[in-house]
Amino acid sequence: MVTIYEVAARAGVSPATVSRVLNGAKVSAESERLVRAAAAELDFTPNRTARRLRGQHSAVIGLIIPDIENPFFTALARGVENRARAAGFSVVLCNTDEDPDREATYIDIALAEHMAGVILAPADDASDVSRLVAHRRPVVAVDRSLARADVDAVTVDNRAGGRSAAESLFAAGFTRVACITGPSSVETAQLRMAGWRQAAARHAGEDYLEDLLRYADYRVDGGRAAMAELLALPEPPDAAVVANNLMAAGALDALHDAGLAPPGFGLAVFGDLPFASFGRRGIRVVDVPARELGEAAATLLLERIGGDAGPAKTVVLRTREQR
Amino acid sequence: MVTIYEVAARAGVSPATVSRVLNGAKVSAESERLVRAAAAELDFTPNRTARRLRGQHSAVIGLIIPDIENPFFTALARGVENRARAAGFSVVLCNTDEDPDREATYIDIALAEHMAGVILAPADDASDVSRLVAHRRPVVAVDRSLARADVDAVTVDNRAGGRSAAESLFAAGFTRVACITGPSSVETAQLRMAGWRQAAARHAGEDYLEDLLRYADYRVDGGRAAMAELLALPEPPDAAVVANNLMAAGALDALHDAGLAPPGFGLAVFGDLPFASFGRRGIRVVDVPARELGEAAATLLLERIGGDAGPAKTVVLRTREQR
DNA sequence: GTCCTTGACGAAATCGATTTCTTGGACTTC
DNA sequence: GAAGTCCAAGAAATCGATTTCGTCAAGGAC
Repeated sequence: MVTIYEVAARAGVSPATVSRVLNGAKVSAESERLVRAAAAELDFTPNRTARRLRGQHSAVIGLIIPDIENPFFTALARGVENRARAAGFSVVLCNTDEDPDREATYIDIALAEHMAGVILAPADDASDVSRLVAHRRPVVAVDRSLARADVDAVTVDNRAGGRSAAESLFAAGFTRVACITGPSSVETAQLRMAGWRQAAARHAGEDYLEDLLRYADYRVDGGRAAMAELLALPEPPDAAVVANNLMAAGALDALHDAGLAPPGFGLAVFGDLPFASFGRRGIRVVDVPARELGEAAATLLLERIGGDAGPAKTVVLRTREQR
Repeated sequence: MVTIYEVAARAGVSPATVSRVLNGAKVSAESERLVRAAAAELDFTPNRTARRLRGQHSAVIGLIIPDIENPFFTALARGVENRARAAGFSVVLCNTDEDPDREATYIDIALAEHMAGVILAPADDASDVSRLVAHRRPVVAVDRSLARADVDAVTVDNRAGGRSAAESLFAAGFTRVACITGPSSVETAQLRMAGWRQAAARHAGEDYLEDLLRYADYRVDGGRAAMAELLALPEPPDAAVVANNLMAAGALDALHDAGLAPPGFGLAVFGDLPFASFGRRGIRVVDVPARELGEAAATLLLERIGGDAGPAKTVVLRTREQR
């Protein structure tokens, strides 16, 4: 690697002057010319490691997500990256596989790498960001919020989304609207279910609620199994709210096996089914604005990195129902 | 941040001794005890930036991909990450959006960040890795190979995959098998098409080939448009080989609009349609082993990082046809 | 002509961990 | 008891960029 000293030697100036040229401080036109020529000839790229060590700041933000193969999180990552890039930051994407240990490891790495900040889609409510907070490293929780109150968060209005999904199915004439939600330990799963419960209680009374509620795991197989169970009931549902995209893919599978499909069987889903546009007809999609979520989180984080020390905020984005 | 000096002061030893304890060099049991106690009390984490500057090595590998929202690349990323993690490396994921400028920027960053190596899924054949090679930084091309011969690559046997996809459609009794492939500037698109062409020429003669071949852009809309065009022909195809998953989603859409669907219309696709299991019935999938591709690339890269200086190799994985 | 300001720029300190060199004490060996 | 060996551990150099501080010269004011 070419260093600043070699450039300085070649240009016949001191390393300090080279640094000044690189960072836009005042130098004579002649020095600048010499330095730029030398740098170009030697193909010099400043060593970011040295720069970071000296400057204590890193221009890297960490994005920790539970599942890189879930399109929701990749869309979110896209949003974060767009904003970060525009501000001159790079993004390090870390995939935890919903494993709290891996999450903890990545948080430690973020700390030790002196990343400028971290955006975390928590694996579960108990995610421990105390070390980041203790070291004053900016953190933003996204999608799910954290138990502690002193951390910024960006979420969507899951309860309202769940409610409107269920409402629209009732409005379309369905009478037994089931719910397949995520793990009970996960906030979004609880809230989406709560929205459904509210609408269902209003339209159909409290009595059938427990029968038609299933907790699954936010994955394809879980959705398939839950739907199969529901269809095997003595009084099966005629519609369902499904709390994420992966489970919906599984649920559609199970419906298909039973000779059913939307729009005959009502289906409302949280989040888009990206590569299934052909099979999506007749499905009501609650649009979770993943990319916007990422953008909002990045914006918030960049403000904090910029020095904003105001009290923690939570930004809640609205869901929107498509078709 | 707590530094090694503070730990040393607290333990009553020199920083050198603290470093020795951390890195497993010889120290007396007593010193070790003191240092560990001090480090624990102060919640000390060694500064990776300083460590990297001194050691010149980074334990970070860069993974540059053209589209983070394509499940093929996320699966590949998963494979890379698994291997890298097992070897103690972290992975920085960079998304270029198929833009050669962004790719070049990320390559520069990889260089300046002193990453241990780079795995690149090239945006196109002209991707310029010369700076990496010039600086002896290990590079592995994945999915698509590069024009230059001195860079390791991991690819799949695209031609064989294309051929067997087409063969299996002919074997199933289809007679007019079309092909929707990617941009003509992209190697994989050319090879997959070439495989189809070979099979088609054998089964149906050369004459209809040009009619039934469409170049698109490897994206959903391109696939939809290409299929719509094919269906509007005076003599439309009764089956098609589609060169990637995204275009297949679009093609299925177009088929649906025309009242067609597999298995009545034969469809063979390169790569899985991850969230469309329900709609995938009757489709022949050429399984592109994305995760294995990532694992192989990471393995190769780690060998190079480990010092393997043998001549460049290309690893070709076989595709497999599912159902 | 002298004093003061201004500005460019070099020397050297700095960031935090690693590593080489050196030192000094304990232990052998004859 | 003197000389030699071994080893733990401290002092200081090192990685490469940034930044403070100080110097020197040119230009302006009176």
